[in-house]
Amino acid sequence: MNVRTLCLGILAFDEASGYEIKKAVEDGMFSHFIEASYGSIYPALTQMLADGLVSVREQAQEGKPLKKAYSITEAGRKALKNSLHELPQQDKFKSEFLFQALFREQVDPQHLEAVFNGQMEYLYDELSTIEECRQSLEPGSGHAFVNGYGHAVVSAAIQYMEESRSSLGLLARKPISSDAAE
Amino acid sequence: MNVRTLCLGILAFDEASGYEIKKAVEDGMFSHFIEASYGSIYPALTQMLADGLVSVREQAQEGKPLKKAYSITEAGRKALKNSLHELPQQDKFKSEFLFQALFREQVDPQHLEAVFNGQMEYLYDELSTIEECRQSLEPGSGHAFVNGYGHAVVSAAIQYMEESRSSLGLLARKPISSDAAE
DNA sequence: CCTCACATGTAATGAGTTACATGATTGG
DNA sequence: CCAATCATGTAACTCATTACATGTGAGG
Repeated sequence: MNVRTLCLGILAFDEASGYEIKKAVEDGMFSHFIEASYGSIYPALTQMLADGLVSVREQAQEGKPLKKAYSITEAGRKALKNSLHELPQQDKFKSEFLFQALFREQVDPQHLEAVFNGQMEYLYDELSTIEECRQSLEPGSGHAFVNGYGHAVVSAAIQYMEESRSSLGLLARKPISSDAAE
Repeated sequence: MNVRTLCLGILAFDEASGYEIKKAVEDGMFSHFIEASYGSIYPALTQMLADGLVSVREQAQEGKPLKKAYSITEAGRKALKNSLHELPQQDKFKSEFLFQALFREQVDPQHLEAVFNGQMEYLYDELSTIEECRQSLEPGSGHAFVNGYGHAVVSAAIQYMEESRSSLGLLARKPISSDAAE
């Protein structure tokens, strides 16, 4: 999938600026598909505007820079549908974290711990994000499946990692912040 | 992560040719990290040979083309360790399959079904591959964690998808082949 | 006879990232 | 005062993919 298709997909739900698209891909409702940087999003929008797949509404904001709100056009919806039908049929689980885990005996123990904890942090974060998303959702939408799938997979990853912690020679995770004595 | 690091990692376990590396990345023990094509593997090996990170032993095989067995050198092991320490600390779940699922109402129902079944096929395949890998493993190796993690995650994905099948308006999966009545 | 598995490699192309470039406003 | 957030965009660069190029042997 390319950034154009990603942007069209986001715009199919609601109009958005390049900046907003980036945020949605980074953190928000559209963070589960592919990554995209400003350097790819802005050119994609410019190009799609030239191709008539999106239209733009410029909003002057007092005290803020010009904001360009892009909307998808009918041609854009057709292009999106088309792209959707041409996406590869399978998508594979790949993980660079696992690559690092594979060589755990070759890296410094403290680095291994940092990597492990970094991944854990991401997974717990992801889980909260999904929970949040779930609440602002009409039931039955495509987002429900996405979030359910994400929840199932991330939970399983967390569980397996917590179980493996000791066998990897790692300590239990340190308390996140100063928590009162118990 | 780049293809160079991937190749070094594979060679750290055993010597291999470009062809064998490709196979291992496609199907085998190293299929869980990143993808790599011949067009990236061969140049990577050539370059690393020039850089002294690997050495080569040419094997003339009767009736078969020349085979180049690459081995990692001491410099290569250092470079690998170095790369390992520079890899990003978090790796995110991304799925284009989910993107398609998000727009399930915009695509043809038969296409949706094909995509869903295609993904299912991949997941079941993956699970068998992992089971196979598990058997040819010394316990306690890095591979054990990789396979355990993979198993946990893939199983969770399968379970969620099977549960969601009906709510997506899809039929139960058709029997894979002629199976005897039971 | 034809296709698949084995085996190595190159060149054109493409798609994206990173870093650069600019600038206002808000909050600590 | 400094950092972060909002906001848009370009150019150099990197990295990998695709398609091309070549050749043998085995099995159906």
